[in-house]
Amino acid sequence: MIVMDRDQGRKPRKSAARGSYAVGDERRARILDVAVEHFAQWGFHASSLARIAKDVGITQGGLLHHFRSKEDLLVSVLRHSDEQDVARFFSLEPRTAVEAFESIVDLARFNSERPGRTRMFNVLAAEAGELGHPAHDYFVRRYRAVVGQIAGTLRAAVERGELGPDTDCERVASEIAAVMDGLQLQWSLAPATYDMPGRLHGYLDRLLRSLTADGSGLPANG
Amino acid sequence: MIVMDRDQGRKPRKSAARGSYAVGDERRARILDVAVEHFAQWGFHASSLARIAKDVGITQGGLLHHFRSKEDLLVSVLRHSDEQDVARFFSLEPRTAVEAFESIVDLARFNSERPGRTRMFNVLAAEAGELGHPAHDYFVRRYRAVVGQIAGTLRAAVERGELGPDTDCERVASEIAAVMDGLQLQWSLAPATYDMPGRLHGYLDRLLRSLTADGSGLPANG
DNA sequence: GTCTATAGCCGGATAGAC
DNA sequence: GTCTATCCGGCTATAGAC
Repeated sequence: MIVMDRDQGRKPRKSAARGSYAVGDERRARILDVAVEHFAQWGFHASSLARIAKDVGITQGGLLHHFRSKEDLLVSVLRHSDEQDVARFFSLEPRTAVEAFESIVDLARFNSERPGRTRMFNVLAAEAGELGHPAHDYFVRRYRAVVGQIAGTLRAAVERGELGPDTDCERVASEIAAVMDGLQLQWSLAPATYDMPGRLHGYLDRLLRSLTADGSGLPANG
Repeated sequence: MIVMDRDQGRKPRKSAARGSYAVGDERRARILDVAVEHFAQWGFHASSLARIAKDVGITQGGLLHHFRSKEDLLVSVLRHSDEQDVARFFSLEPRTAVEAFESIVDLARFNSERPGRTRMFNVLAAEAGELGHPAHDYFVRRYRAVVGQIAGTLRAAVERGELGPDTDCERVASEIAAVMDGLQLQWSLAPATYDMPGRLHGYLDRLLRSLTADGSGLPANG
């Protein structure tokens, strides 16, 4: 979802002769997709390599050819998810606070269209509170990165005079992340009846009004 | 945490002769306390009756004398937790919006003093998004009750003229619940460095200002 | 790259002794 | 009320055939 540890990427294939690697990568990508759904349903501890493999259409042994352990699969899934979102949402810097807030609503809307991945992050972030959880450090760093990135955007807006000079950017950024997570949690329990991006828009609109001198909010269709 | 299904309580003991039942209830209560910590660390699926029993100081067989199954233990833990909170926070109706918001901050402060229970609700609420999870219906109902209760309090404040007449009480109530959950999630990842009730106070203060005509907020020490 | 087979351990639940 | 013993199955990971 946010830029993190970009240098730890999987080592690149040495060659692409005869296209054989592309096939392997497709299988690998399919495993990651299936694993997302399982981690969403079961969390990490209660997910099972055998069940994941069965859903992919291979055996557990076959799966472990691609990922050397369950933990390796988890971190690969998390890194893969982040890479997708970086490409989708953080390739360019927002030029105004309104633009920044609109792209946050965009992200929430995108998240509502991939419930598996969204639920996976809900479950794993909660599980990972435990020290020693395989994704604990990952999520600690992730929230630092997310909050830091939003806070940086807010600070830039303060400097441009769009937001009040007394804005506590770190706190507001952390609050925005909290609202996103909390809305996603309620949405996960009843997705059909809960307009998650709409709720987030409402919150950000009110937030923006209270942070600007003239009380202007967020346009209706972010 | 909130009034729910009060009629489903465990059937009362038939007698209290010679005080033997009190001893049994103490053991039962101890199991519930330990189970909270385990569900917090592992969620439901990955918790183990044998490990819980070991922490209590009995065997798995002994535990299953008190709770006939793992699922029975889960629902007992959830009901027990709600009963505690009802007694603690919802025995009397708040008389003003400020009082209501202050009691929500109180609840957050109390939650920060019992990290196990708080984390348990984080993890289980996320897990329970899955249809068929043993606590799915429980959490769906729970959020309905929580949001409904807060919304009712807000509506009363609107009628007293404390909040603007255009306040969307349901949406605001749902947002408050979301902020509480989201803040708890971040706090769980780094409890020592995160002033969770303080953050919530800051949010509710700004929220109150934007909902009142005169822009008055929340006193400093809710 | 995927399979089968297997090791070694842990899971929930039941039965029955004390 | 707690124990031991046991059933049956699932778990991760490894080894080696193809």
